[in-house]
Amino acid sequence: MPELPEVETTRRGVEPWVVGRTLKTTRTYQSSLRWPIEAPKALHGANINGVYRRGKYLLFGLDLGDDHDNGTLIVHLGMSGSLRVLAVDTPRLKHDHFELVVSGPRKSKSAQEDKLIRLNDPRRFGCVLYQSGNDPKVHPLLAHLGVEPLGNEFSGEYLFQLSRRRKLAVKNFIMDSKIVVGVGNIYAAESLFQAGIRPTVPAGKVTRQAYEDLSQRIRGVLADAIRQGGTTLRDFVGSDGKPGYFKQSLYVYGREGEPCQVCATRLKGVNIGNRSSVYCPTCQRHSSFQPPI
DNA sequence: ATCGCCTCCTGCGCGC
DNA sequence: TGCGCGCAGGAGGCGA
Repeated sequence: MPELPEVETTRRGVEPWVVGRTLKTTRTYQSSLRWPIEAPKALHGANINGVYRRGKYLLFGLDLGDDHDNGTLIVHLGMSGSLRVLAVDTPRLKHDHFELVVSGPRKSKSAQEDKLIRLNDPRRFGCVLYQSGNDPKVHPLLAHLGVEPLGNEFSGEYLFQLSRRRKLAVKNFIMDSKIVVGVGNIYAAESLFQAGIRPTVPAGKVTRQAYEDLSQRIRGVLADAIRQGGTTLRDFVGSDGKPGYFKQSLYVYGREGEPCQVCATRLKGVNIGNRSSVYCPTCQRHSSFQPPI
């Protein structure tokens, strides 16, 4: 999937095509994603007031009119999902499971200017759910999420405090969405490399100063990836159908056995909590502050 | 409370 | 060329 940069890339791509427009209808072709798709008919005709992101969830804010509750369509791209903006007559492809039909620009009367926001998800680990009311954060999937890594609450001190006495590997710790959202396998590996922290070190052993650096590296790597339209390994495309270009910036992810770009040591692969991980045994020696780059 | 493991699903690349 | 196997960007849920 789509980690945070890919979801944000998608959000930015979709936003100009839907905000202020009418959600004419929704169409479900294959309801059985991670959970059955929720897209009640009552949403048809709603005004889309914004497209937001919380962690890796995309949130379509809907105004249903005076007599109704507002609501939010919650979309997660799972591991292989993408959302694309398409012309209304675009033929469906395999694994196209769901779409929004949104009206064209306000001044236009032409149905041809309507657009589809279409979800394609080969592995069907994604979801489309609905939360009524003005505050989507009450949804059980959103209610207990940790802080946004690009927001003000995220810091080295925050990571340091929450990690005391915790024994799980620091890589798993920063991938825990109850701690901080949006850091998946790729960006966890990259930020730990940049901070010179070995991914297997228990979270509780990492020093305050190392967390300070790590928090900055996480911000940096996510922001850079957003700038490059995300990382495309196989499936991911932005809402315009184009891949992301961050893959070329990766130091360790997917490079097991290759020489480290900093010190030429052979990069080592390990399994941490059922996820593959790659690190440099030389550059990532410590749980204290000693960044290689 | 915390942690590690399993699971959902399809597709692809690899080795034989 | 074809097959079977292992692995893949997430993350909820469960049992220990």
